Amino acid sequence: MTNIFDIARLAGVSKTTVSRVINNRSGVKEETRVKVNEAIEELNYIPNQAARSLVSRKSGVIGVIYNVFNASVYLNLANLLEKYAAQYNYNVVFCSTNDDCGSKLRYVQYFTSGAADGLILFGSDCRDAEVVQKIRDSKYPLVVIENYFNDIKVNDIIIDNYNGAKKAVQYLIELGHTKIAHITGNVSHKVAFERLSGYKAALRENGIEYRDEYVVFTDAGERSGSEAIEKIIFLNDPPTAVFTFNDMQGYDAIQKTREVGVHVPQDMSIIGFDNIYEVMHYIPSSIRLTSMMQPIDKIAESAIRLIMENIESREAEPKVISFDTELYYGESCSNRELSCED
Amino acid sequence: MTNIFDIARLAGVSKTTVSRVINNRSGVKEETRVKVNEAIEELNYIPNQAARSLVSRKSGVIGVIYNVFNASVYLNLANLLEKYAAQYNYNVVFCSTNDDCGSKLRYVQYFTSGAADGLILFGSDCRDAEVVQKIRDSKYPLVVIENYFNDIKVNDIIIDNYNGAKKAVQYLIELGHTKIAHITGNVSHKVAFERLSGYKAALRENGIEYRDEYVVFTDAGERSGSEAIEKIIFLNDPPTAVFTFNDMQGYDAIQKTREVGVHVPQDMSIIGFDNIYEVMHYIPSSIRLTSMMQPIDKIAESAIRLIMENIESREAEPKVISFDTELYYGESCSNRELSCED
DNA sequence: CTGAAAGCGCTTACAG
DNA sequence: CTGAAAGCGCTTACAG
Repeated sequence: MTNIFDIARLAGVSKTTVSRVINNRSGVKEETRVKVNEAIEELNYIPNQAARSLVSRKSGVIGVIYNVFNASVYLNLANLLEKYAAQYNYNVVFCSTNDDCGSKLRYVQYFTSGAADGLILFGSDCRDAEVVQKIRDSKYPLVVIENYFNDIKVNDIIIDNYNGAKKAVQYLIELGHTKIAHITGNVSHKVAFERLSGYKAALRENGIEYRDEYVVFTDAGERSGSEAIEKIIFLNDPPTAVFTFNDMQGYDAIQKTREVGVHVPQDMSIIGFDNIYEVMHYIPSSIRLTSMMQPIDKIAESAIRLIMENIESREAEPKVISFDTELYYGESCSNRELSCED
Repeated sequence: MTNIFDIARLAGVSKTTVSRVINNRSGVKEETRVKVNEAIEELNYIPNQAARSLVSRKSGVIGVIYNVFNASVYLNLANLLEKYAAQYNYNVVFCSTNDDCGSKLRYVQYFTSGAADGLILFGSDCRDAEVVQKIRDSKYPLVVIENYFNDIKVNDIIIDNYNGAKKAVQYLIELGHTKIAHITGNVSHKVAFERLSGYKAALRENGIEYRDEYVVFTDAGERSGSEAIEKIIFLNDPPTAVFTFNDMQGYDAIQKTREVGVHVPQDMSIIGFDNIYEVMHYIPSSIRLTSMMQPIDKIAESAIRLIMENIESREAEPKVISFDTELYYGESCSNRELSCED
């Protein structure tokens, strides 16, 4: 490997001067700069990253740890994080822990020990509390997106799942529905729990009774939407509307209704959460799901801004930034009066 | 930041001994080892990554550069790469260039200059030829998946797109179809070009005339499947079967046929490429697309194996590993005799 | 405008 | 079994 000394020798200057050129410092004679750059070009020299980080205590990298890469709206987030970080001349590297805690610890150590200047945790797990607490204690710059801990003070970007869910159900009620089901996510996670809570609150505030048989608990896994909706459709007194934990379940459910001859939205209104339609690369259904939309772009922008602030000053107080979701009007919900004739 | 010297002092030993303990070297008295570990625990010490890489010339990281993260079968690849690398005690970090060449160069420099011991390029672009050539010249360990260059000798993992496409069309022919259309990808990319070539070859070998109006050129972008199939459906003499560049187009096309009242597979058989069904987190269509399946698991396994070999010995000759695709029987193709009555 | 020297936090022969 | 010393490839005061 050619190093800074080789360049210095070839250009007939000192290492110091080469360093100055590399880092675009002012105060180098134009002539010298040219000579150095020629040498760099000729030897195909790239400064050693490890050495630079060691001395400058900066890596120019933001690390992002995903619990698992999955094909949802959050993939788009990755591209956006990259985009915003580039504006600060920062690289972003991602890794997936494949849902393995040991793997997560390995990556956290890797990043915090100098490979990155800051860390964004995405999709944290209740099992991560200890790790998060440790990073926090060390004052290492950290931003958590969709935090699952209430009790740890960290930079946190969240969306208002509770009110989002409430708005979704409220919308169904305004359409005249009173028999409204909910297909949950994994309620041991905060996100799913809050969406369930929002669902309950909307019913309560509108004087609608909560019915156990209208709430199907799932882990939000594959096919959970279709499996859950089957249980609901064949109830003696089936609901006329369903609020699903997320869009994947929503589309999955629509698919299943089609198979069993139930028409959306005429027979059954369905509303989802996340609004993944835009990020799909093909039409996921002929019916576009009505859904609560997350402001992914803003989330990415503020995650990067927060982490940069925290890199600038490690003493900055942790901030919690909450975003509202917005109702996206798709084609999967209809007015109950118009559609049902009982 | 606490460093190795702090630990040495607290444990009452030398830095050398601490280093030995950190790296699990033999020849340290058990008693000493315990003392050192206690000190490490107490001070919450994590060895500085940059310093370690600098001296050991190893980072323990494999870098993966994606052109862009998108929600296809290749996302799954990311998780699998992580899994296989973990078996070698290697971390994998991913980054996306958002289709920006400048960004790609930045990441290549970052990784090759010490941040990673090897690089996997995924979704390389014809514009990348120069970069790839440069990495290759420097003997830096490199594996390219789905290479777009014929003329550069690098470690390359490819799937046999030509024969895969041929098999797909052959299958349609065996079903009795003779009017077979093709919706292409971006044929300036090798992948799409080869699938088109395979399509042509299958027709030729079966004495079926190539018809210009049956081939719709697209860039494989969003909605390209539905847009293309519309052009085909309304031809005076429409085809009875379509081979699409990829599954997203295939599903997109199915969706469109439904909207215009054409039934798949009765009126129109559709076969795709990639078989993304398994990686979708919801049912993408009530009709499961027949498709050419890529052996993603094997691709990931051999990408990691190749890069590790190359890290061990930089002088290893570049290898090209080609995988065959396999026909997955879905529900979107039918026998022409049974379905059409003209 | 330029260079000699110190130091970042480790690991690795080498010596004992 | 343990430690002193050199060195990895840079950057950063400091001096001129």
